[in-house]
Amino acid sequence: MDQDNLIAIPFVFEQPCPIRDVLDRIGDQWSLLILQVLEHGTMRFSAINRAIGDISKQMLSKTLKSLEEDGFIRRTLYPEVPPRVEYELTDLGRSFLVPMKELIAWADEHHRAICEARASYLANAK
Amino acid sequence: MDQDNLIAIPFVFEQPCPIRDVLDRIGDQWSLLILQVLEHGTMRFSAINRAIGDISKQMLSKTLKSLEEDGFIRRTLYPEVPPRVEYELTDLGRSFLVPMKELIAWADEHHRAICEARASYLANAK
DNA sequence: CTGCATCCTTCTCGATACTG
DNA sequence: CAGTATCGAGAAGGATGCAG
Repeated sequence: MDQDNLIAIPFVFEQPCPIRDVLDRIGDQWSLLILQVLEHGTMRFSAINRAIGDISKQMLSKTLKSLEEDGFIRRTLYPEVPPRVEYELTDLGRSFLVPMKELIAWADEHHRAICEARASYLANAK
Repeated sequence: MDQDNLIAIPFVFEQPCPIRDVLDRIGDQWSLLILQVLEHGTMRFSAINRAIGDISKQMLSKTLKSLEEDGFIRRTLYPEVPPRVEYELTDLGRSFLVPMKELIAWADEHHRAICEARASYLANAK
């Protein structure tokens, strides 16, 4: 009996897939890092830049825009000279960090196991 | 207090940040999808292929290899003719899906809010 | 100070064809 | 059936320079 053909995946094919939509956002290089930095409170563009350290202005700008577009952060422009722009988490952004922190905790807890699995895989590959 | 860990970003040159390490794996196009598919039970290569539908053999092969390397899934080759290969979740893979499901639930719950934020952002941009 | 435009390099991923 | 090899298009991301 070939059960293989009968497999059905419940929701992964619906359009648009919510989890893919979210993963595409925070799965990139910088989004999660920025959200974590902003958890400390409102910060200016260059403060975020310094906090992360090795992000380029371009990527920071682009990522902040994405996060703002998705409602994770709020951007406030103070029309001074020179201009001042502040970023802060929205309620949506903060609520996102709740399940995200569980994933981070899992990663911390199991990182060693993953590394060991990699090492053992490499050893067996020889 | 783990708050210090969140802002300490200059670990880029140290051993891989656990959460980045995990996100790099499941943040790709297919890994999470495959893990979810395998949650239904042990499956053969072509069964996974059919279940996902629009994945190429190459990417499926590559992603399965990555997941196996990281210890999320187990690969069993039955030396028959024609060959049969079965994939299944390991305990590590199953335990990963626990926090992941919370994130998925969050995504389902807030997807509408994100879409609305995007729409409103677009409207304001005009 | 903030942030966009341009250029350029690297990586990703799909299509196709081939092996055991 | 279960992969691997090769190619090419396109996206991601860094560096630099300019604008408001």
